[in-house]
Amino acid sequence: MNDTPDRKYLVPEKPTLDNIEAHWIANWDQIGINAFDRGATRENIFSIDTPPPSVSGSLHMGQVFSYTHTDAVARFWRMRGKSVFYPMGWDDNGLPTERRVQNYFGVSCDPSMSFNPSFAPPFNGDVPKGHRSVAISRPNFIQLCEQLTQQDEKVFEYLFRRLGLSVDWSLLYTTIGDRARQTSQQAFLNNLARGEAYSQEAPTLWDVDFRTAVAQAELEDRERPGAYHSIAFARSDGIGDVLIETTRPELIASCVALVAHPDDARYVPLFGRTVRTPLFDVEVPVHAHELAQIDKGTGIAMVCTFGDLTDVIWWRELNLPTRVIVGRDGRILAESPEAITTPRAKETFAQLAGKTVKQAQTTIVELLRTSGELHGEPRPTTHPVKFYERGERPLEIVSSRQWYIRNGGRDPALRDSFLQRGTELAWHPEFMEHRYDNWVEGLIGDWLISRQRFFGIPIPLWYRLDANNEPDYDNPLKPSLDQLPVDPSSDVPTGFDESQRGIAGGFAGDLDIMDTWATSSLTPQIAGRWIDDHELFARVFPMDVRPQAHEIIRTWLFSTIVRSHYEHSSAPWKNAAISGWILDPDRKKMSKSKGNTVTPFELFEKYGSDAVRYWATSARPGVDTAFSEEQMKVGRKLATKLLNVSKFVLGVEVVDSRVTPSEPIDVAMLQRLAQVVTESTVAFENFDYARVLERTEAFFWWFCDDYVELVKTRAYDTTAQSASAVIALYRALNTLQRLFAPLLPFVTEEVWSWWQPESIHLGPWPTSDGILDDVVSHDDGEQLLFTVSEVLSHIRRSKTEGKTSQRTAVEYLKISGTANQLNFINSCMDDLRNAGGLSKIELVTHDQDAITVEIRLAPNSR
RNA sequence: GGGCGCUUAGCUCAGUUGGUUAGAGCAUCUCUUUUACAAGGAGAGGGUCGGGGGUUCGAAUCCCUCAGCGCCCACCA
Repeated sequence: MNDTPDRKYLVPEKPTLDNIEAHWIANWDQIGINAFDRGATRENIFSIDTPPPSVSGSLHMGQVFSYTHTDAVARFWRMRGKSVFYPMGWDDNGLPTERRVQNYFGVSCDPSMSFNPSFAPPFNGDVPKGHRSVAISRPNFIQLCEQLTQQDEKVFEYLFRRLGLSVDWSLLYTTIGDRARQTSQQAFLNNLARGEAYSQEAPTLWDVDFRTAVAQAELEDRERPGAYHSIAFARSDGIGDVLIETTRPELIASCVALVAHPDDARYVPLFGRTVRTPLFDVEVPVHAHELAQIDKGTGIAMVCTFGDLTDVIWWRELNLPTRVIVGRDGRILAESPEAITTPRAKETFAQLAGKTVKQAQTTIVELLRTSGELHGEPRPTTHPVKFYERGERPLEIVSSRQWYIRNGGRDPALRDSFLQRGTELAWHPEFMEHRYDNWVEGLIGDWLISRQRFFGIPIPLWYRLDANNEPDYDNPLKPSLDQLPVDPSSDVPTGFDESQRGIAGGFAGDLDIMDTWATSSLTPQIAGRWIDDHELFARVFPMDVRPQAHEIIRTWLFSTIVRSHYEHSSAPWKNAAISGWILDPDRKKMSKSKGNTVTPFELFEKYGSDAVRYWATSARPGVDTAFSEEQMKVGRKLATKLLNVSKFVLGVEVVDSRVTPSEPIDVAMLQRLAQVVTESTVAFENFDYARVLERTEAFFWWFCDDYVELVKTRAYDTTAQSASAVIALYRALNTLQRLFAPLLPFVTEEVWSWWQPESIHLGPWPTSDGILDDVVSHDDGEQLLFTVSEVLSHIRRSKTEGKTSQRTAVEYLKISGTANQLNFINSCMDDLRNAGGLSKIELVTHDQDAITVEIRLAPNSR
């Protein structure tokens, strides 16, 4: 191996970490070290399904953290000689972008309007207060979304480069761009053709503020105050009342039944009979159902359409009628359900009409109190309520027509096949697989993919309108694949023209868009150019790894498996590398809302990118980790040390570069290093960048503190023993720089450039053979190093305890140890003598395990 | 209620199949300008490895059990 290339080294007088990032980023771009070589064969490609960050906010520490992990692994494989497929994507599709665009330009989207090619936004980021937003067509709105996200994307790209991500930027994609739209629509049409996608009119979780349907995966529970209300339903047979408890008395008008458990003796006599709803005088049946809980409330529950998901189950399984009273804006409808017939009831309903759910509750409680049907006062409680994760008011359940993709939530056999796909992945760390299984096993319905929003990928369908202007949902009009991407709100289906839009006998475009996950679930296909570059796709898919955070296993990871299963009958990747979260130093999940959070850019400036990467890669894979500037300081110290020790080694003159390391301590050091290389290689292959750092770093500090100190004097000499040390030093330096390269790409490239012609990042990755192939190894190298370090440590301790400089000479040293130990000492006696400043030395054999040392320091020269 | 993870020094964490006296960094204290590095270096103090029980020649490590913390899911009358 070429440890010591024959050239003048360019070691700076005063090595520094300042501004090395800008210099090397420019250099790497110029020589193209990150470029994916698509000519490589599949076995020589390492492909990464990079998470596309949402660009609507700013880069946060969690992203710095997890993207660094992936980059370290990517750099490792690149050094191993693989062609690394490392794309970046911008997730600019979806609600966060919509909200920014509305506020930034002062516009709102009306998908029923048609495209205006000469539209210009009324404002550019300076929307005055009180401005009424201008309604524009969906294509115009999307143009503005693209315009704004492009600005944000520039900032993100700069920060990712500054962090040192070795992304091939020519592979960039966006989740709203043409390729993503085409991919997403084509995959949807394939799902539709194979029966994996279907539309259905059904109860749907609905956000009343965003006015869109929401999927199970986007729900979260929040503890909210509420109150139990005891309400009397009159028995139709006149024998008294039935008391129910509810937290939602405002829904009495939508009550369609009462249910109790079949074994509940209190209510058995009521099953099959009816009761009358208070205030609204509607006769509703009493049913038995297993899901009713005997010990909850009074044991008998009011079924409304719809108060919660259990209501939906009862409604479906008991074939109950539908009485909708809550509108899609979260207010009580103007029209009462048909079942409400008496004048008193109609008048009561009129008092609720138009009110929000909350206002309606206040009113109805007052009415019940007056009528005497409220028993006692409401008893306050707190209970979990379902929210859309981005929403601010509880979800309602409305009946609406939506598109679904089958995900096994209603089909045990299909569910099993998704569980099986999960087992085909290697999970890092392994226990993360439980989260996946847990989620798939808990699915209660198919995946709802349609959203009543604007900035997203349209459902690529139109519907014929019959003579009554009613859409024919069962026979949608589909675009051909070469028409994709389409926007049904402005494009026209084949065989029709624009004048027929919305009129009887004509057509209507589906105005819904797909859920953001419906597109993100296709990132391997989008990045790998499934639709337009089959040769490339075959080379990168299934991808080697999906790196991602654990909270989106249920969304992104699962949905990607679903799409891949349908489209390719395989898992989408071989490995799933799950990263942890960043926690505040107080160990709470780090929140963006905290005012004085440091930005990544400030940290890059303050400590250097390598130091920030050091912090990120010192966390074990998958473990939630506290944000720590202290760790970054340590990382900077390490980088500085690497500069200095490189300067030292490269300052030693190489007399003959063909020499083989032969001195026992030099060989033992190289053997220890070879062990580190072996362990690091295995660790990287298992995505355990943290172990690589730990092992390499531990060796590195020992190397600097003990080995270099021991051999320093000998290395300056010109004897045969000297040559052994010099070669060992160079070989170790060469190896250490490469071991650190995936973790600390900037400083390693800097020190490598002082003496090597090519970029360190093009490899090769070190091997244990490369270190030892010309060396005669010894089995007891570790014991030798251990023994020598111990003696050295004794000498140092004595000097410290004697409160004197480490340079102080030792007049007399007596070492007692086993014959073996004394042999080790003897084999590097000169190094020890030089490092310790020793003169008279006596070696005494004893048969205890521990070495003992007696020292007499020279009188202090001062 | 189900599942998963965690609990080791003041703090943040390693400790890979059970094996010398349980480690590192930070923090604290002491010494030290040394010619790669003072934005250095050398050392010291500090832990009954969450509690209890078991297996074993031997347990931070394996088993049982209890407790605390965190997360995911479920429950929502």
